[in-house]
Amino acid sequence: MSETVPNRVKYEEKLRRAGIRITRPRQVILSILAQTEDHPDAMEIFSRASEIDPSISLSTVYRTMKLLEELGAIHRHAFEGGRARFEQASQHHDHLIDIDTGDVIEFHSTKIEALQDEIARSLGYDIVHHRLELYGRKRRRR
Amino acid sequence: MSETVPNRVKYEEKLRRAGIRITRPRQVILSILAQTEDHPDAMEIFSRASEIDPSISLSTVYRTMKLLEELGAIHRHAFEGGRARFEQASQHHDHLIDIDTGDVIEFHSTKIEALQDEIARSLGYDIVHHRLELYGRKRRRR
DNA sequence: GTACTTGCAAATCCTTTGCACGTTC
DNA sequence: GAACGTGCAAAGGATTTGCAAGTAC
Repeated sequence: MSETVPNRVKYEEKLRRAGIRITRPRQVILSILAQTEDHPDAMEIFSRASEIDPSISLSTVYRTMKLLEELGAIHRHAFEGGRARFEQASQHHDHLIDIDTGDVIEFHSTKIEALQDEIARSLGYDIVHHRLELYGRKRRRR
Repeated sequence: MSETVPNRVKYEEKLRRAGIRITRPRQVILSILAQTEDHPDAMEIFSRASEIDPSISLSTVYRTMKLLEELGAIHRHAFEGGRARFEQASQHHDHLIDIDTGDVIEFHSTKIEALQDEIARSLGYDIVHHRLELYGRKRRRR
């Protein structure tokens, strides 16, 4: 809210440039995504949007997610267990999911990616994309 | 079919030991899994089973998959795009999926796993399991 | 014979879609 | 005001489940 250039505005410009209309529901959803630090699913985005404008429908949330995904503005993740979860597109990273709480921690390892490339190459493939998810439990200190 | 100890038999023993009945549908499904080299989904297993015994239902396939999964006899994978795919449990490995054909190539990297552990540890977590999938395209020789 | 299994149809869950009405540009 | 977007309800696809009938042990 105190950013110099709010993410929401960046999103809106991206949409405008793509010739897409900035409607009321989209503004609301965009502002939610812009403020979000976590990896909410469609239902969660819908709930948060409903608080701002109760007339917004779940369909619109899904449609907007799809739109933003196609524009490359967000990423869709299919972590284990049910619903897809979304996050703003940014630098590539992988995820560590807390199996007890569902919390998601982002990380990135250049070394692992180099090894992945090496493996794919040795199998005669080029990697188009990959998915690396660690499912873990917080270590209890003793 | 010419193995000394068919996998199907190993499965059946595992079931028997768990106090589970060896029924006709289960025999059929087990024999399919035992012979399979690929990573079929429930529908595919159902089709193959239907050729042997047309009375087998898709529900039974799903129920049997769940059963075998709980016994640790097979692994369920949720690769991108739709249905879950299954494979016999064996040594741990990861997967390279051909995005054009859906073919699955198995690989394993001790180095990558060591790095994963290191990352999780540094974040204060113990890895319970992980998922590493490379999605790639066959390199065209030129 | 009893408890476990099955097939079938119906139910779930998440996500997408058809359609008539609203709204941006 | 034309084209695009929306809400609603219904449709979809994958998987699960309730139930009465069937079967392994």
